[in-house]
Amino acid sequence: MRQSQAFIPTLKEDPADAELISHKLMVRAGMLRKLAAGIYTILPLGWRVTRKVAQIVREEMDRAGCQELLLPILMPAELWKETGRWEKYGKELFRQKDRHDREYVLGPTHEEAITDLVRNHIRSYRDLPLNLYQIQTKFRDEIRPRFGVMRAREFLMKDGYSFHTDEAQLAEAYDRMREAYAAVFRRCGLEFVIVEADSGAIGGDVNHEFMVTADSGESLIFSSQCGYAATSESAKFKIASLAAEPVAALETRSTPSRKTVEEVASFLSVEPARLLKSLVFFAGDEAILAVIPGDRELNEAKLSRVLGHPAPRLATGEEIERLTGGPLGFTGPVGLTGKLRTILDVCIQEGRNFVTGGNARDVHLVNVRVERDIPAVERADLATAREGDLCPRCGDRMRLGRGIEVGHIFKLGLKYSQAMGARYLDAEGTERIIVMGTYGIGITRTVAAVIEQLHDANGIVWPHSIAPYHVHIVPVNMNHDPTREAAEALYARLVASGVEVILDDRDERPGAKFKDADLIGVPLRVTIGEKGLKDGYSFHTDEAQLAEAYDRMREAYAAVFRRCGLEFVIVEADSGAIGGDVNHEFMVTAQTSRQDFASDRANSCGLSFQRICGEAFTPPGWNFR
RNA sequence: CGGGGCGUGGCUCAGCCUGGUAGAGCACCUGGUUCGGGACCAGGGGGUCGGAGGUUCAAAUCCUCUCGCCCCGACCA
Repeated sequence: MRQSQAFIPTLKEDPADAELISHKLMVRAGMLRKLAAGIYTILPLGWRVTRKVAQIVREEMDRAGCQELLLPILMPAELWKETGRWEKYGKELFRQKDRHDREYVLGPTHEEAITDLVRNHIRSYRDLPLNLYQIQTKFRDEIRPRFGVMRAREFLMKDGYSFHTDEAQLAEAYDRMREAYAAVFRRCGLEFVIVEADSGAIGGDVNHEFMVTADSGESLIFSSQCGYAATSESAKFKIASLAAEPVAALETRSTPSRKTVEEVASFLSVEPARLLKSLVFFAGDEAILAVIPGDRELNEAKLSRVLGHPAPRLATGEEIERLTGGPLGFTGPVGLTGKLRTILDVCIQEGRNFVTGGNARDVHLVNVRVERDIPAVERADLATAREGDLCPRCGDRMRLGRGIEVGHIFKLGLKYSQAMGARYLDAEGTERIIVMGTYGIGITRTVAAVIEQLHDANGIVWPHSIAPYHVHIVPVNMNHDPTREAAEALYARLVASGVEVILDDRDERPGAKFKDADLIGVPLRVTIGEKGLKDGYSFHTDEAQLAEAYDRMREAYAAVFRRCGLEFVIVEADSGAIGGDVNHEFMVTAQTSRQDFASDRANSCGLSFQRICGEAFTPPGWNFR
């Protein structure tokens, strides 16, 4: 590509409406423009990257035995009414009517469409398993679209659905998908964790999210050394068990107008953890008393799961008074267990003396013993984990971090197949319901996540795998004939070799070109200028000359990576698509599993590389992977 | 939906409080000089200030409504 003819509108300044680094850089690098809130045009440069991510997804899916298809974006409402999601999905669902006033939805996800297809064509266990996927634009009318393409209303997504005879078959596909997903994100150069997640309204129990670690992420993630990782909505935790305390008699205390945990704790001179926080919820018509330690937050996602209700709501002051006999702020489980379904958080220990509300105005109880005063109470995990809590598996301290959700895999079970009547006949001739799984990757979001992780002060730093171009030729001055000729010759050579190359043939000042190149972030930059040419490096007409230059470049490159503080080895490599015989790769020795990425990273030391190139012109035939 | 903020040329923003009929930088066009980190000189084109209504002799500026956008919250596959 010749930059003089390319549509890459770069911007010198940050767009006013962007907050996230990835959003700013995508707009500034000429990849993205906004059309309306949460609706974006992906420009040529952005589309090249997006397509590469999609292609990686495609390759990994196909390798895992999946088949790509194209589903309609528009779906009749009837299908959604069958599964109940027409009502349940809420306002996020884009609804639409045609000229005959028939109702349609713009697909936010495609379980209905695919299940309809499968129920019409799959009859036998011999047809299973089946794993289909689509890469398409999806629509979700987000209440608050934000962060550019990170949380858009219209976005590109890969959605996959698998169909099985039984749970065992599903489990096999699920594990394979998990591996395939890990491969996709690894190839994109991302650092990520796989976390246990809340299944939300989709239902089903087993599910995992793929989280790209980034401070700008919207999700909170707990993780521990043993590999346990979970979102804040589902993270389990242990706390150190405390020594039993001597039994003391239950007493009432007057706590005038002390309602909050802080007020009561300081009034009675005890730690907030000494208190039990009692919250009254309604799940439909059923009232529930949820009791958690005073120093913790209730996790509504956990409560929702325990109750099997999508959205429990907090009771009002009047309701609390009617149910407990005491005003808001003085509620406690003692004496209520028979009257009100009471659930005690699992981390509340027996053998300790707690403070609770007394279910009467200005009264709290002290020396409350779980085993004596709240006997035989229902127990469940209700409290939200926090930093420093102990891992439920290995008992080590958990770390708290942030992540961007780029993928989510679910074992769906029978939810959709049952509702829509997707059945098959087993070997005995018995009709059974198809077992399903679903697997999604936010393609456009993944692009943003990569930028979020891989950028520097001057712009994007693409990993080789999804870079819009692999080589950026920057002639310093197009009006200097030798420079122009050298650049053109190298360009022609690389194009002929099938290298994805962009040539900055614009009649711009060098500074402007460098800034744009920094922004766009092509992994390899070849700067061609008068200085370099004068130093005697040029195109090599014979092997001897080339060999000499090659060795010098090898040294120069080694110097670059040394100066970057990287440990690396130089290995003989396959010449691949570029052709030629002799070539070497510089591999950074990485201790993690991110080997592929590490080499890309080394690959991407564009700034230092460029300085070297100012003094030594890159010989053609040279190959960097 | 609640709270806050913003809409002025392609971009970033000033002007608004204290009404007097629109400005800067960048970008763009022409000519020239320049050319290894967002050049310089000269000349030039482009906006009626998101929209509607109102107050006023006069509105970008004040008032009302409305639309759009951003942030925080609530919500959420």
